[in-house]
Amino acid sequence: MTDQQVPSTIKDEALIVKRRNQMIKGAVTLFMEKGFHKTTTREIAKASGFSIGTLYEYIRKKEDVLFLVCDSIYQRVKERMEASIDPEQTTVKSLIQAVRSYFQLMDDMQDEVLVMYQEVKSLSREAQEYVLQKERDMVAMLEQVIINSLPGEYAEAEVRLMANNIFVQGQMWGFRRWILQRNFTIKTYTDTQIHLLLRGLGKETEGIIQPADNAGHA
Amino acid sequence: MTDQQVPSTIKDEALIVKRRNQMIKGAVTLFMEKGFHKTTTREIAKASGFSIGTLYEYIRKKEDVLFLVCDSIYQRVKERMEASIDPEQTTVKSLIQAVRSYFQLMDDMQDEVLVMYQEVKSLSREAQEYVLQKERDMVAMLEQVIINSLPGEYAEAEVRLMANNIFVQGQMWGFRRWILQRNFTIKTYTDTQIHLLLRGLGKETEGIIQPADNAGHA
DNA sequence: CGATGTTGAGCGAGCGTTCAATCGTCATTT
DNA sequence: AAATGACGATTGAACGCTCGCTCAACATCG
Repeated sequence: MTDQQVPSTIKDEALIVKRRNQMIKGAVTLFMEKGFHKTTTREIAKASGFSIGTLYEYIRKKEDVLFLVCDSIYQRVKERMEASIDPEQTTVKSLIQAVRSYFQLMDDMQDEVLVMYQEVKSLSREAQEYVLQKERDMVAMLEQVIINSLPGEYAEAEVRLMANNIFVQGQMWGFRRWILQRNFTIKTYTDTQIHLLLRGLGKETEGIIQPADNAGHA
Repeated sequence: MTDQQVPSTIKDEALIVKRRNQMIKGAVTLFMEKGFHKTTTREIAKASGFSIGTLYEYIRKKEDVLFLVCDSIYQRVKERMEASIDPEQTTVKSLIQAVRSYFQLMDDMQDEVLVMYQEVKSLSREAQEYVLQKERDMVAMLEQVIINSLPGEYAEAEVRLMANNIFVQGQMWGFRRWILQRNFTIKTYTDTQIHLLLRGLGKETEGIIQPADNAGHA
């Protein structure tokens, strides 16, 4: 699919895909080093292996590059998640496995995820909405795994929050690397998070915890 | 304290403080609306109530404004945390209370925290280091509360991770508001998080969970 | 009238974007 | 086989504008 979101003057569809992949690859590195705003269109062109003029045959505005980058990253993350997680499994073990492979994924792609995280806000409102939908889908996947693994044990709101927690804890491994990766490897991080997830504090909960079976609107 | 980090040509110390507070107040709003990079120095000056020339009597570079803003926000958050949390308490109840007041704080200051979070990366390496130290301090506070509330029950690594989780869950309320605040109020969010924190999944943990008493380097 | 603080027009660099010129390829004509 | 021309793709010099930053002139006050 040649992102309809970003039209091009070029006719050759295969070429568009090829050139855009060059762009994305070059741009990610640059965005990682200096951020979107401090990166020049000329730099992007050079890193992509063609000239500034050519760049503008494949995009309209600089922001289009950012969109292509974010979209591509989200897409890859989503695909790898779909490939490694089977939401039809129904054991706690499979939940654990899902968390493990998700965390591993976030470790593999931490640079990309970090870039995405820091720059999506520079996208236009619509582009953000478009890209964020993929995020919702991923959280929903985690939700589904939880529901299937622990049927009937948790309120809807709890499950939703758990899914969000896991999702963010994965990203956190990347965007708080400066502190976490001094204390953990991805393996020990994963193990410890799973440990906390399963055990909780498990004591003296009487009277302190509210029912928490709420799902109302704000 | 007149941030030594950002020198000024003005002699009157009290005036510096006053003008900088004007700057910070105006800038936060602008950064929130359009982000640091898309905000003009002229806009900052106008929002602060003085001219572009005056602005540059109180800072050297545009980035100084960002530093002042981030520093001020971190400072306020840290102060409010110190005021509302007593790390000497030794009950689970006091841990809960600490989480409650921290989450409430993050709700009160979500706009500021969001700005900070999205823009710190635009600071210079040193400025980031300086500001991040405050973050470390805050996480350490949470760590201390946990240690005192649950003495001897958790490995060092677990406590550290728990503190980081709570810290991030607080921020998450702000930076994932577009999804969380459709499903929760700050009250239900807090209750549910505490619920999950205390209970865990609490079942079938045998053979799945590793010891997780690790604290090695990456 | 010095000293301190304020002003905003103006400078100049840098950047996003354009487009006339050029290249490469291949079907058509001679 | 060579010449022609049409078409799609590529190039980078050039344009115009924005924006960070300066500074000579001015205001205020003791």
